[in-house]
Amino acid sequence: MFDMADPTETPPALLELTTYLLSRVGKDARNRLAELLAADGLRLHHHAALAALADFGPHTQRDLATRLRLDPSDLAKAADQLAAAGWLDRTRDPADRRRLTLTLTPAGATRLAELDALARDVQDAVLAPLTAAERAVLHGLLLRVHG
Amino acid sequence: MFDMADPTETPPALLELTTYLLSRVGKDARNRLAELLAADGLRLHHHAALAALADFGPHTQRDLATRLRLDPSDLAKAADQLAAAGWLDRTRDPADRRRLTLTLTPAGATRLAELDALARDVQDAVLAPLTAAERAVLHGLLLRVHG
DNA sequence: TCCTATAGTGGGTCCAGACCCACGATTCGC
DNA sequence: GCGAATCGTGGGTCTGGACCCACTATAGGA
Repeated sequence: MFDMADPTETPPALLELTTYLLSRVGKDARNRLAELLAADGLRLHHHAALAALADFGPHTQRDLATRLRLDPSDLAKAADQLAAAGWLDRTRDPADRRRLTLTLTPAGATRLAELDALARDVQDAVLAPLTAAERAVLHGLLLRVHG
Repeated sequence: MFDMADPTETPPALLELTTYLLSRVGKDARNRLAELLAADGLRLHHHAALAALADFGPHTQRDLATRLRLDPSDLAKAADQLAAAGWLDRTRDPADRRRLTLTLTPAGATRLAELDALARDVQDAVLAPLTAAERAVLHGLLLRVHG
């Protein structure tokens, strides 16, 4: 019926779907980075949390959970680990003693830089088939789609 | 420090990562389609299985599992449901009675067309911000990355 | 002051995806 | 023909993600 030479070939009907490619490539990138982070006992949302604190400054746990679209309970657990590792400070807000303010520590900033480098490595590997110009185009399009 | 106007804004450091956008957009597309399929009790690999049978003709269960990068055991379960619904025939290969040959039924082809339409709808929604020309560019780049 | 609402947290549930092992049936190499 | 390999399959496990509830501590309004 077709050229069955390669028995692992993906159905053309799927390859025609941009969303199929999107989810396949995206999942691959995600998995690669997740695996690298797992070696250090970290997950992707740990990286996101550190990045958010670096980019926007200190957050209440509630606020950070909202920003990262995480359940407050789950974020509490993540913050636990990050604080235990010394990447962030968790201080009780004196104005409202229910609140905990999360602040990136210098050590956390250093760690974040390492994680960013890791993410760049994965990105270079995933986008290897593209030229720099093509990567820029891809990035621009994805930004529009994401927005 | 920044414009904190929108407390749900994603950290710029992450938006700069193409792989971050890729996995976020991809997961979104995946979830949307998965949700639609779930209404009919189907999963994404059901769609993939039907598409593979349509594009490449009948397969042994083993071969189909290999092509879809699924565990043979998991594919057996999926084939069960598809056969029960009448979308495919499962016949014992007379030449090797261990093998089961999966063949798309006419009803299955019809169903597949419906699923494809569903996938196109999701794609239109996800890629709404892009023009047709831009979508073509995006598709081409993703094909290169995927290959 | 008392009542209600909110922040954080511990301890769960539920689901999908990926995997894996053991087994019966069958085939194939020798 | 017999032992080794292979196909399908039932019945698991393990992981991550998303979610949810109950509870304590605290704050704030009437």
